[in-house]
Amino acid sequence: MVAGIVQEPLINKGAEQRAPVQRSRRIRVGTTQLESVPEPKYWHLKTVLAEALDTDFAVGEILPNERDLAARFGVARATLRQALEQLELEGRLQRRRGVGTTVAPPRVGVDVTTSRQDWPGTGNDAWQAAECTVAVPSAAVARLLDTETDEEVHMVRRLRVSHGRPVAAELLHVPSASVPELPAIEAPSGPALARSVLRELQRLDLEGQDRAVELGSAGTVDARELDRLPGAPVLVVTTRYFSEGRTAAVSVATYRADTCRLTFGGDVEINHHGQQRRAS
Amino acid sequence: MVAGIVQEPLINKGAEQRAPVQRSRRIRVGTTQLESVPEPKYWHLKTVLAEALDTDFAVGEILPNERDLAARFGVARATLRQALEQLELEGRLQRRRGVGTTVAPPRVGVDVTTSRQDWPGTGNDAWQAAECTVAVPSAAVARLLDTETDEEVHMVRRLRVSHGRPVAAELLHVPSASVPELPAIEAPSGPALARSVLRELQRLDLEGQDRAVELGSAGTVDARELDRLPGAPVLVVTTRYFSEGRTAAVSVATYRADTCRLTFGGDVEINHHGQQRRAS
DNA sequence: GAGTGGTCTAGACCACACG
DNA sequence: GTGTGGTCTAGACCACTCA
Repeated sequence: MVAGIVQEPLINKGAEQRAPVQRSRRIRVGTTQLESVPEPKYWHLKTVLAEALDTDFAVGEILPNERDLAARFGVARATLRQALEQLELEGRLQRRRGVGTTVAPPRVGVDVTTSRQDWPGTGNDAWQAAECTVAVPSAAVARLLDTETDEEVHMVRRLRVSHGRPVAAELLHVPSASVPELPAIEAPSGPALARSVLRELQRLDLEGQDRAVELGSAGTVDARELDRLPGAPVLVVTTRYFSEGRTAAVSVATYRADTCRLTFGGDVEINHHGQQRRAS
Repeated sequence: MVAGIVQEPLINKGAEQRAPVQRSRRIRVGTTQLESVPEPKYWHLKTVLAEALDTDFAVGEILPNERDLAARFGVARATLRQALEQLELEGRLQRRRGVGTTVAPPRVGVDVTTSRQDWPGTGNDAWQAAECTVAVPSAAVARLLDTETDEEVHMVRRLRVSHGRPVAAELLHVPSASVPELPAIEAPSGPALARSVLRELQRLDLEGQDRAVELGSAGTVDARELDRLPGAPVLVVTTRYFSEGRTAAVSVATYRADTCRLTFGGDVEINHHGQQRRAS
């Protein structure tokens, strides 16, 4: 369909070959234009690489380095990188500085619904409380909480681990009004305090939840906890917990977009600790 | 906190100034390293620009062009573009070739739950059926549908519009087994056929749904329908519809990640045709 | 035609992991 | 130290929009 894609040598892991990518050029027929889209090189490259990944590579396998690949395809390294970035965004590649580029395993399905609507921290919900501080939330969160813009709230940091890898970092915002008994307790530090806040929260009647998902990029702290570079794409899940007619808590959880597929709904399709193997 | 950010001139929409960005350098104290992170220029730039957007620009306003901005901050255009890309990914900017870069309005909240669990195409669900073809689905979809890998299914293309803008493109996969009566009808073409398939589908008892969200990049056709360039980031919502103990249909909807915030749960926070204005 | 963002190049240096 | 991916530069040309 597209012009002349030289695809025969594919990648040829070892050999030094040259498989110049040709972008499809516009072809005008009379005055109407068909196939007028000059596909960018990096787009073609991405397609070619994606096919190669399907056919010639196993999960975990290391690709040739960027300089080699670029030379092999006859493009500048920046162009090749644009293709690799796309593939990484789609969860097909994993790149690590100082190490190399590997074929990523299929995305992990992580359930984002608490079986029955439930408070965070109830039972074994795969989250581990890590820290608790008191600070003024961002304007956006303050709006959701209906607190004053300079009012301090408890902030519980939690980490979600799946298959041994960190998949999400959460910041749970709890206004003091939601945990009135807490100050009475002599405040312990760090994780213990975090657990106290969660325990107090669970004493309230949970009347409902609210959830939103959007694309974001990891901040410096989230990135470190998720073992990614700052700016890495994340899926931001914002959950509001309602109790006694008001918003009792707001959770902002950032999931690694490259490795995660968020699942909703009763019977989940893969996982639930199921093996989910699909190695080639 | 960080080294010396020259932030005084901010952007100064008209004037020609130079505000070189300085990256924070590592500072070693004895042998332990504090502040060791040499923040990338583009990261700093992004932060500075984000603040400028908050304080000095209104929604819809046009930014200076990339060459000007790059010169003003004393960086190469590629570096500036890296910062802009991040901001666009976060939904704060909108860039259009041949036009310019504008400040994006806040993301639109689009509800991804059909109030009561319901078939697609029921009532006014903001989707407009556009097309219907018969083809072999991708391997991934075939696996979800439990069909043979070479079995053809009906593919209904629909477009979702919100606030006058296309926000999502859907491909609904319906195996023939789910619409047994359909062949009897003399097949009309395009939109009419699409509506027929939806109508037939709605005759089944819907037993449940299943939903997953992940990050993807727009293919050529989706990109065109969403008025974006190929490769644009999208939130892919995969929905399975269950009936009579099997998967009766699978919907793959791609939402513009830059302009959309997917909402779940009963009472939505913004929108529902509510104005949701926040122009400054 | 002028001006915009999008693509591409050929280099350079840096931070990091690992032997 | 060596090799990897990450950042950055200074240019060039292209595709698109709009007056």
